[in-house]
Amino acid sequence: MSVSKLSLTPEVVALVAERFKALAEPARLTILNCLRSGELSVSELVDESGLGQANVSKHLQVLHNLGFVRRRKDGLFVYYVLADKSVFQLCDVMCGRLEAEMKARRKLLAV
Amino acid sequence: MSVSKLSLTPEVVALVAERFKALAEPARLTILNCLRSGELSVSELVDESGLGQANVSKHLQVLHNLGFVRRRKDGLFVYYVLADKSVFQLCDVMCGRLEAEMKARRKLLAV
DNA sequence: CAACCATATTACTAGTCAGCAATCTACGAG
DNA sequence: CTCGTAGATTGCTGACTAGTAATATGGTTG
Repeated sequence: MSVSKLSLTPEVVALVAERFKALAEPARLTILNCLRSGELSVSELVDESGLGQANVSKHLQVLHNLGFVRRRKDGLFVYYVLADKSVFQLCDVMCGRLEAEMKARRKLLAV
Repeated sequence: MSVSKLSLTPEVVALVAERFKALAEPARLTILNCLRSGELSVSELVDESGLGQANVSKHLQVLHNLGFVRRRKDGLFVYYVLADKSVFQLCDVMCGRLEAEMKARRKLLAV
């Protein structure tokens, strides 16, 4: 729908690529998906994702630096939330591509 | 809008991540952007993008394997086109995130 | 046929990064 | 203050990959 007003200088391209890279990691996608239902602390994310603590913490820094999640500190705990729902727009489009691809592949095999 | 019907098994997550990874590269985003105006041969892409020939060829294989571009052979030349416009939906959403982020940063600096 | 051209592939190097273990920091409880 | 816990940070290693030069493939021309 809305075409961005940003001109695609190499710098902007690099920034966009950097953001796609954040989503190019199964571990980070898993974390974002865990957060889909709402706010979670780091240790809850460790439990739900099955990833190691240091690993989750590092991935969260990446997601936070790029604005995908927000942070809230409460005593010993740090809670993370999705910054907005555009992450799911992105994943939905990508999943749509995947489904179309698999459907096309099935059609080929059916011949 | 449309929520995918795919369940997010680790396998599906890996496939989605793999597709985001294809977009996580300035060179590939540049190539896709060159193709925005229409079909181009490899050597035209080399000229427009400023990348090396082997490099462009390799990136095109990646984009082709993941269904982002289609290929058409004509004599000595091979022409590539965007498979569909969902790439731009993805980039537009990402650029929207970027703009919002920069606007927020400007607001912070203005204080 | 041989020479030539566009594209693909291969082999290599340098840089990046996920995962993990160990450590550090900050906070709360007793 | 001391101990324990949650989370962040650091150092390391193994795996992956972008870029490039050299070469291979496949098609066209003379």
